[in-house]
Amino acid sequence: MPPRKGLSRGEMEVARIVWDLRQASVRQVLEALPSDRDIDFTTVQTYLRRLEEKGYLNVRLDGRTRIYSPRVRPQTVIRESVEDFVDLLFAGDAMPLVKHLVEEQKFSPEDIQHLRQLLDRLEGECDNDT
Amino acid sequence: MPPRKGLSRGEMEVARIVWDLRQASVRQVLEALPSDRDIDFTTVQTYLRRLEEKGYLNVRLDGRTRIYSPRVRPQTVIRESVEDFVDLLFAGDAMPLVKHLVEEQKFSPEDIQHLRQLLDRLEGECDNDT
DNA sequence: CACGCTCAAGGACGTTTGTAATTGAAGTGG
DNA sequence: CCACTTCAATTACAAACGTCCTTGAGCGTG
Repeated sequence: MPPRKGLSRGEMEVARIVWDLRQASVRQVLEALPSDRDIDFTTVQTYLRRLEEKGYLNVRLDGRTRIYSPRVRPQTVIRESVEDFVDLLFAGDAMPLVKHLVEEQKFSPEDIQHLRQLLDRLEGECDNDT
Repeated sequence: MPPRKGLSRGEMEVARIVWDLRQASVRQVLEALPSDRDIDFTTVQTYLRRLEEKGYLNVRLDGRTRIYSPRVRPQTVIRESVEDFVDLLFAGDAMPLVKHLVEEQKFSPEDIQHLRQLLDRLEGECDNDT
């Protein structure tokens, strides 16, 4: 049912960089990767090519250089990935994941406050829904 | 740095069942799979074998049947998987994921209340920490 | 212009994953 | 006890992944 094939780990890694840069050549992506990420130019090339094949990126030519740009919004990819992940690990029920995150990750008091506000807002919307 | 190899999608699927059943033969896992999950007996067999090879499951013989049981606690695997996922999609920052989940998933008012209590509890612990 | 040098494109290769066909042992009815 | 069925173990294999090697085009310099 998902319209696109899923992204592998490496593909996601470079896709995130293209999202950040809004558009990028192979070399630009390579340079944007964390310096401790020791990876070959051609490996990045392959990821970009596959991302384009899978429909996640657009490509245009600038001289003899391919410039890649997003074709699917990150929001969409993130939504699909999260859904997938929740299905896989928690049988589709997101609550345990939220609880896990809130319990395990040490959020700052500011974050917690932020979350509380988010919950308030949500509850308000619920009222309006019904 | 992770002591174990990661689990693939299919492996996770059957691992979750073994966790539920606490111990299971190939056939028991097969039967515990959702009925719409059309998968061969031998495929399940392969997943279980690989899980054992990777150190996630123990195995003992009951007659000529292999009985698999957890070797690593689900809690541990879940923690590792979530961490992995957050790294991959959100550069290690869990907040965006929590926000995404709270915003996208339609939680019931009860769930929201529940979460609020969880936040309260956490804040209390923070105070004690410092 | 010829010789390297840089860099992009495409092909290549070993491993992992998803899935099943094949082989082989145990039980069962005539 | 032999043909048949049943079910588990092993082997197999194509697709996806992570990674890089190879080839070839453009460019600078003696």
